[in-house]
This record gives sequence, structure tokens and C-alpha cells, in this order.
Amino acid sequence: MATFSERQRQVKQQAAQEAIYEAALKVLSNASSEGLTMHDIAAAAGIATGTLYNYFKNKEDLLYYVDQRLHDQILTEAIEIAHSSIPAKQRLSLLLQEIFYFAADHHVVFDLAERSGIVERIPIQEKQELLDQAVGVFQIILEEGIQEGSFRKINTRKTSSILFEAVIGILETQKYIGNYDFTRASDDLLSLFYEYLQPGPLVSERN
Amino acid sequence: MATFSERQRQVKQQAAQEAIYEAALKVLSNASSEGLTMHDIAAAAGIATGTLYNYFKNKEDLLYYVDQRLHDQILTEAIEIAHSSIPAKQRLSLLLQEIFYFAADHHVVFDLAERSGIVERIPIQEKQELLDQAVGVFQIILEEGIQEGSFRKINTRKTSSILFEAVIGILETQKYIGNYDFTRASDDLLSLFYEYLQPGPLVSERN
Amino acid sequence: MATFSERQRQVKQQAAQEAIYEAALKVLSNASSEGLTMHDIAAAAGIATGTLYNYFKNKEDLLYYVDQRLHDQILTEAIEIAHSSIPAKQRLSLLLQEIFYFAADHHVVFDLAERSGIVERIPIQEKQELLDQAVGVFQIILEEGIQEGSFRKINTRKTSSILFEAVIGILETQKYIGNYDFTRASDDLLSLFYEYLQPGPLVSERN
Amino acid sequence: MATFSERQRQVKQQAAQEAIYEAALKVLSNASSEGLTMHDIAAAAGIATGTLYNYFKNKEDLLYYVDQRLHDQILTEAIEIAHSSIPAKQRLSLLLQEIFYFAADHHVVFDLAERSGIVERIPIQEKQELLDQAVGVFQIILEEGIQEGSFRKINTRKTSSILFEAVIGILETQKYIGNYDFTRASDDLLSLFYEYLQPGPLVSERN
DNA sequence: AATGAATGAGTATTCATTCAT
DNA sequence: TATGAATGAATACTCATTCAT
Repeated sequence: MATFSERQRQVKQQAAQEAIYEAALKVLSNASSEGLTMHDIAAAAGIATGTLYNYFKNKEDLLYYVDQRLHDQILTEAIEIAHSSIPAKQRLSLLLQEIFYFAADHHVVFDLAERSGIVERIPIQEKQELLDQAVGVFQIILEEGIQEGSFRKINTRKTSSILFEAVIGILETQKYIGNYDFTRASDDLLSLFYEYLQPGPLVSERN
Repeated sequence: MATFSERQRQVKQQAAQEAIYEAALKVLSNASSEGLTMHDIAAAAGIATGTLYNYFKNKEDLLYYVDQRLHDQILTEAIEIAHSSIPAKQRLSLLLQEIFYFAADHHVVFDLAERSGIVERIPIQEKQELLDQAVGVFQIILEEGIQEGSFRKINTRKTSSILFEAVIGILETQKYIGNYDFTRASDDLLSLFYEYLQPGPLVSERN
Repeated sequence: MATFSERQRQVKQQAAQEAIYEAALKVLSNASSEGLTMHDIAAAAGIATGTLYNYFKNKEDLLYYVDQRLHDQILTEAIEIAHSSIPAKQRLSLLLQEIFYFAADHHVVFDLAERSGIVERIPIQEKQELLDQAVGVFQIILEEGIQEGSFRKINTRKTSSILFEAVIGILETQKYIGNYDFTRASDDLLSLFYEYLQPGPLVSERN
Repeated sequence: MATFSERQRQVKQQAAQEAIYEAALKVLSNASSEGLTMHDIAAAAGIATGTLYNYFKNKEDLLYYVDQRLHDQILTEAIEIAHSSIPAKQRLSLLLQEIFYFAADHHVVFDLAERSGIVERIPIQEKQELLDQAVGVFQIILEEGIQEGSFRKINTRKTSSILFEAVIGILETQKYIGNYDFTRASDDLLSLFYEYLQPGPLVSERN
């Protein structure tokens, strides 16, 4: 008997959390580095401040949830691309595009944890796993590219790590500058790695 | 006549600023992302809160100064390495070592500006110039490596950019994890780029 | 439907502002020229400091409101007297009594703006208008007194100005002394002006 | 023996106090209602902050001194005018001119005590005496005017009080407005009192 | 469950006063 | 005596969190 209303409750709960998540993202996008107040989030979600506390124990929990959701979202999209059935080179290009688009929309995604001070509350394992998954996405593409014959046989763990870190570095530097047009950086990154990954001897290019 | 006491004053001024700088670094290292209060900085420097304001107009100015000093310090050391007369490969290795050591000591170095909210007050030109200088350090080494014959002729602008961004990405990910042992990431980065840069045809390696 | 709760809210809002207004007056009366702190006002109103900011954007706004309310209150009472249907001489006497009673209760009324430093934020027009209204109250009485035949035909603009300024001067000097018994000063003022205003030739009196 | 150096000390003391007085006036003229800091006064006097405390026990004492000096200055000038040998009407006019000029130069003169919070420390007797002296200046002129035959025989105590209070009121209202051109108010005041004081029957004038 | 007013701890900054040089 | 750096109490304002309705 209780099951039905229980489910109803859960559905409502999730709907509310979803709305709060969207609201938080909206506020995070507008606000510069300051001003992520509970009041603003509530207002953006169209609810009262106190209501937030029916869905999240405190601000930290809320931000943790937002952080998770953001990571889930980008990871899900990335994994989808990684498993799509297009040639590896194009898949790599598509993946970067996706990441950079996402970052342009949600500047905050890659440092919300740090900026909001919740980074220390997340268990290391969880953080490590997140990174592993992210690197894994690149690794899948590299491995399939090798199988396809599009890439030569390199150490995919190492290469995907560096690739991932270069992506993070690009995001950081562009964020520092305040410029979210990643075109050039993305092109540079791809061309360097295509060159590195191409089968056959390397041909020196001009500056 | 006034010159002497004037100098004395300046010396004291600089000594005090130095002490405050050190104190701010200490606090920044310990404190989680919260707690970078003027009170804490003053306490760490062993002075009263009000005294801070004899040396810095306000908190923003103080943090800006710390940010500048950090960048100056690491850049100066990097440039010195870049211009040293050792083989390019070793120079690159040394440079990474230096950067990672520095980051291990001063976790905050590459995102103080953002975390403290002063990033928007720094003129874009200044930020761009800083990045250009940082990339330039790598570029110098790459160019001299090519002249030496240690590296093949690659596009040094592009390559140094990616190298720099990978370094930033490594710093970010390790900071996220809370691990400041950069050994493995550094080795991976170097081995990939050595391979990429080595003259002659690439030889595929095993995973 | 929303109208009801909306009204309720407004009523509460006004009640709170009223309470804060009273508290501010209380503090202003007790406190020496120092100590007009938000904390004190809140304490006097029996609320927390932060609550003040639910009703007034900042200290300046609060004091501006108090200033306005005081002026409104005394002006309203003064205008009422000015329009009452008693003989002009008695009306004048009553008006002075009212003003001096009010000042005895609210020492601060005529220089809150200055003491609190908000005087510069009030537009000159507004200040000029306030003075004009105040002088106008006297002028009405003088004019009707002339029509009644109680006063001779003098320049009412000039006379009401001087009358008003003498009142202000009395308030200031008594406040300076710290004595809020205005009886004698009021009597002196009235007797001088009655003499000045009386129809027919002046008769010299003894010292 | 000690007498000489003792005198020297006193002379120096007075010179320093004089310089500080001038400096305080300078600062008070510039500064709006806020910002009368010991540091600013010291700077304006060309000495160090700490040096102020060799001449005044604390800020309150310093302001008290400034207040006294200002009153002395204007009173001295007023008394001089009161005793000058020109016709009473002209003397009265000259006195007002002097007071208003002085006020235009030193806006602060008539409310420094209140604004600075020292008003409560001044003994009532002292304050009463100051007022009596001020009123006395007017009274002298009125009495001599009567003797001269320029004024009719009015109650000089009462009349000089009201005259004085009207002057204070004019100073207050003009200060409130922020306008230090007292010409019109002064003319109005004089014409009203000349009319009041003139021997012979009053003649009604037009508005 | 939802509301939003109330709370009060926390923070940057100012400035009178002191005191070692 | 003069200096001016150091002190630290004081104060306006913010915002996460609570709780009566």
C-alpha cells in the first residue's frame, strides 16, 4: 500500500532535485566567482529558501549533487561518443568538440568541487574513479583506432592520460583568460596527436 | 640625508611584505578553500589584523601581490632552466621537475587568482602575457633541441602549447586527487613527448 | 487570491518597519552622538542585527526613513494646527507648543540627517521643499491672522521665515545646553512677534 | 634658571597647538561630515600622528580646544564690533555680516561640539556662559541704539535673545541646504528687526 | 511539504591610541 | 621630543540555516 505513495514521493523528490540542479547551474553560469547563495538558487528554482533543505541537507550536499550530475552528464555523453561506430579519428575529434562545447556552456563543471570547497569531502576513490573513467573514454578510442589500423601501436594508457590532461589544461588556461572559444587549442591538440598517432614514419613539418 | 632613513623604511616595508607573503602562502597551503581570512593571514605573520593594511590597501591587493610573486618566482626559475647550457632533453626534464616541485610546495600557485576571486581584476593582457611567457619557456627548449639535432623539426609553437597545457592538466588533476607526487605523470609526459620529438621514424611500443 | 497574503505581508512589513523606527528613535534619544549602531537599533527593537536588513537595504536607508518619518510626523501635526479654526494668535502659540513638545520628545528631529551623515544624500530639492513647507505653515497662520484683523499687514514671507528660523535657533541652543524646557524661549518669541504683529502703533515696554 | 627654558617650552607648546588648530580647521573645512581623523589632522599640520598626543591628551581634547578657539575667535570679533563707535543700525548689520562670513568660512563652527560628540563633556555653565556672551553682544548694540535714539525702548534681553536665535536658525537651515550665501536671509532678518526697532508707529508694508 | 522571516556567527576594514626607536 | 608602525576594538553587512505558520 505504501509503495505507491512512496514512489510518488520519490518521483516528486527527483523532480524537485532536478529543478534545483537546473537552477543551480543557471546561477553558476551567471554568477562570477562569488554569489552562489542558497537564496539565489531557490529563487532561480522558483521555490523558497527553506524548501531547498527538504531536498538537500545543506549547501555542501547540494553542490556535491550538482557536481556529480555535471560529471555524470559529460561522462555519459563522452562514453556514448566513445562507443559510436564512426572512425576513431573522427570519434576523437567529436569527443573533444563535445567536451569543449560542454565546458563553454558550463564553465564551472571542472572546478565546481574546488571552488565550492567540497573537494575535500569527496572520497579519493570516487575522485580517482572519475578520472579513470574519463581517461578510459580516450583509451577506448585509441585502442579501437589501433585495431582499425588508423593509429599505430602506442601505449594507450599513457597516451590517453596525456591526452586527457592536455584537455584539462586547455580548459584551465582558457578559463583563466576568460575565453571560451576552444577552436584553435582543439585543432592544435588534434593535429599534434594525429601526427603522433599516425602509422608509418613521422614527417617533419614547417613552423 | 633623507635617503638613508628612506631606504631603511623601504627595507622594512619589503621585509614586512615578504613576511606577509610567506604567511599568506602558509595559510593558503593549510586552509581548505575557505578561511583565507585577513585575520588568519595576520595571525600566520604574527602581526595584528590592522597591520596588514599598512602594507596592502585591501585583501584584493594582498592576494594580487601574492599571485604575482608566485608567478614571478616560478617563471624566473623556469626561464633560468630554459637558458641553461645542458642538452635539450635534460633541460625539458629539469623544467618539468622544477614545475612539479614548485607546485608540490605551493599547491595554490596556478589557481590562486581564481580561487580568491581576483582573476577578473587582472587585465586580460597581463594574463595572456603570463601564459605566453610560460609557453615560451617550453618553446625555447624545443627550438634549441631542434638546432642541437636532438629533436626533429616540429611546429614549436603548437607543440610547446600542448606541452604546457598537459603540464597544467597534470597539476589540476593531481590537485583534484590531493596527490602531489607527480613522478609518474611527469615520466609519462616526458616519454610521450620524447617519442614524438625524436628524430627518425617512430617505433611503436607495447602497452 | 494572492492579494490577501500579499496584504498580510505588507502589513507585517509595515509593522516591522514601525518597530524599527521606534527603536531607532529610542536609541537616538539615549545615545550620545556616538553609538547609533545597527546592533543597538536591532537590540532596541528586540530583533537580530541581520533582521534589520530584511527591512532596510542598509544603514543609510534606515536613517533616511527615520528622518522622513520624523519630518512627516511633525509637519502633519503642524499643518493640522495651521488649518484649525481657532484665532491666529492662539494658533501660533499652539504651533510653537507643538513643535517644542515634539522636540523635547525627539531631540534628534531637526538634525538627524546631519548627525548621521545622510544629509548629503538627500536631494537639495527635497530639503528645500521641506523647509518651504515648514515656513509655509507659519505663513498660513500669519495670512489668516491678517485677514482676521488680528495682525497688521506685514510681509508674510519674510516674517514667517524669520519666525521659523528663530524656532530652529531656539531648538539648537536648547539642545546645545541640554535643556529641553522651552517655556521661556517660547514665551519670549511669542511676545516679541505679537508685539511686532499687533495692529496699531507700537508701545515701548520696560526691560 | 628653569624659568627661561620653561617659557621656551610653553612658547613651543603654544606654537604647536596653534599649528594643530589651523590644521584641524583645514581638515574640517574639506572633509564632509566624516573623516576627521587624527592622522589627517597630523598630516595637515606636517607632523606625525603620535606627536599630536604630546599636545593633546586625546582626540576629544583636541576637538574641544578647536571648538573653544573658534568660539573665542568669533566672539572676540563680535565684541569688537559691538564696541565700535558706529551707529547702532550699522553695527548690527556689520555684526551679522561678520557672523555669516565667519560661518561661510568655518561651516563647522556652530556644531563642531555636537558633531564630534564632545558637547556632553563641556560643563553646562561654560555652554551657558558662551550663549550669554553671544546674546550680550547683541544686547549691547540694542541698548546703545536705544540711547542713541535709533531704536525705540524695547526689552533688550528678550529682543537680543530672539535675534541671536534667528541667526542660529539661519545658520542651521543654510547648512542643511548646503548653501552658504546668507545674503537674503541676513537682509530679511535686518529689515524685520529694523522695522520692529524703529521709533514711532509701525507702518504696514506690502507683501 | 512549503514558506520566508529571523537568526547570529563571520569578515573586511577603519582609526584612536600606544610605544619602541 | 618626534616618529609612524603596530595594535585591536568596533562596526556594517552577508548568508547558511532554522522554525513557526
